[in-house]
Amino acid sequence: MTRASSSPALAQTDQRLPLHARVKDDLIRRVRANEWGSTTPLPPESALAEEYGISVGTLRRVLAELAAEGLLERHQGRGTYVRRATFQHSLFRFFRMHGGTGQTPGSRILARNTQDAPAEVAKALNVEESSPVLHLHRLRLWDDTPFLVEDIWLPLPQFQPIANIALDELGSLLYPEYESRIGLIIGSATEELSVTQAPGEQAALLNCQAGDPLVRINRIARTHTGDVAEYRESYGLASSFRYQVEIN
Amino acid sequence: MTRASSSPALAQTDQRLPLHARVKDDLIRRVRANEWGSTTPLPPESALAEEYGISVGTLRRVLAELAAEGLLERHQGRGTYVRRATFQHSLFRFFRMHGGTGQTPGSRILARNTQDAPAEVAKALNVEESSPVLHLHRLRLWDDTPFLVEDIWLPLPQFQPIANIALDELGSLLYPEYESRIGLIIGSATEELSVTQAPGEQAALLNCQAGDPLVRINRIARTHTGDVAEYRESYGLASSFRYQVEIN
DNA sequence: CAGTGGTCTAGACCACGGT
DNA sequence: CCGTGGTCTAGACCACTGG
Repeated sequence: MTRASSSPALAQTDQRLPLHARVKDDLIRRVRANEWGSTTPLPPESALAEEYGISVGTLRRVLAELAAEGLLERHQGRGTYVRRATFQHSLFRFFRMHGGTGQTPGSRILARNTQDAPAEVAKALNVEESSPVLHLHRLRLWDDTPFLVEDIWLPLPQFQPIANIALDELGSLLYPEYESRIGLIIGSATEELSVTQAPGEQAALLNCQAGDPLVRINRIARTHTGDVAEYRESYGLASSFRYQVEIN
Repeated sequence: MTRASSSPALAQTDQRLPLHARVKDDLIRRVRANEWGSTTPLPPESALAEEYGISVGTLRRVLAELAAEGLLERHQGRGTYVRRATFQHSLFRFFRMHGGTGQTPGSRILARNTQDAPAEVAKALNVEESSPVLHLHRLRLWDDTPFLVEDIWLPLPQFQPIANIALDELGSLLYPEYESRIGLIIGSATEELSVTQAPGEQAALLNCQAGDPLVRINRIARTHTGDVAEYRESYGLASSFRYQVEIN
């Protein structure tokens, strides 16, 4: 049996690429387009292979790669599922809290207002300068001790629901709120670390001297489709900063 | 043809593990044992598959995994090679030099002496406290401007050749020197970042004020077999520190 | 040109999860 | 028990490298 043309699903991919690469690109596209939620499994290998008109072995190779890259989760006997990002604890990769048996991370929103996006924020959010954005000023606590000051900017009107609800209804983690109230799922983020000196306001909040060194983390968070959804600047005490890297 | 027992090479591996895992473990062992240098290729797929008594497809899967993990390099038409770590530029991942078109990284050794290992160094190098170690004090330059102060400790007598040669014979990169003069190849490293304040000596060398914030990088470098070969503390100006992370 | 790794197929059998 | 993914095989053909 000769296969005159490839599967319709692959029509838009670069014909010069090997089959497995084209199938991989298309599967990534479909995952990003939310074709399968994180609770419904992808079709079984045999069905997907037939759909693409390729052998099961080739399809398996693609799924294995996507699982290795963290986009999918595979479970023998259960199926293949889209994996949701879980970087709730990313800040705790950077800051080591000393002691504290009752480890209770907390969050207190100090201010919430609407602003015209400053140049830096507009650039990060990829919106027009001076377009309206929602600004949150937040303190994060460890065992009731403040260890991080955050400024968060969100594009409007997309995030209007976050601007409207009562402050005490917002949980201590924001990303689940985005998901439940706006249906927006954060899929990836880029963080840039640098060292600055504490201005007076931050120093007061963090219980340190003005001019003490702080670690600044600038985070640009994106949806699965790559659209920027949030820009965040976090400041923490440099003295509690500790980060480990493996090099190979 | 029935295969009553597995290949002799796999005798020592856990029989309950799948074939591909056992072959992988054995290949890692052989690479670590330096069975192939970085210039001679591994045997071709067909030969290795026959040696292990497995099919080419299974062997290919193992080699692909090892290549993805960075242990091997594969080149169509040329062969499969052991990959040498190349983290010469790791420090430049952390520090962004401003300007400077004539980009000339340099190195000046300020001191070389033999010490009894201090507690911290002994612990990092995994040797007895107060056992003899070689200590190097070094300044690293960018466009003739110092940007990094380093203290390096090496276990003796293993590194005696580095202690004996003339200082001006040491190149600006140390790892190639270890390889050519001692036959020791650095395979991986762990780095830990933290922020400190500049003591007077470092401040003078880096052209800053005592008490200015510095980024400290503690590196423990290992051979392919996992033995600690070097402990290094590097200090750089926090103002030129910048590091980017992707989260998924 | 010979030899290498890269792609792709078609199938057998096993191990696990849930009904 | 059925359906899922996991393991493993045997082989055809292609694409690249080097002499």
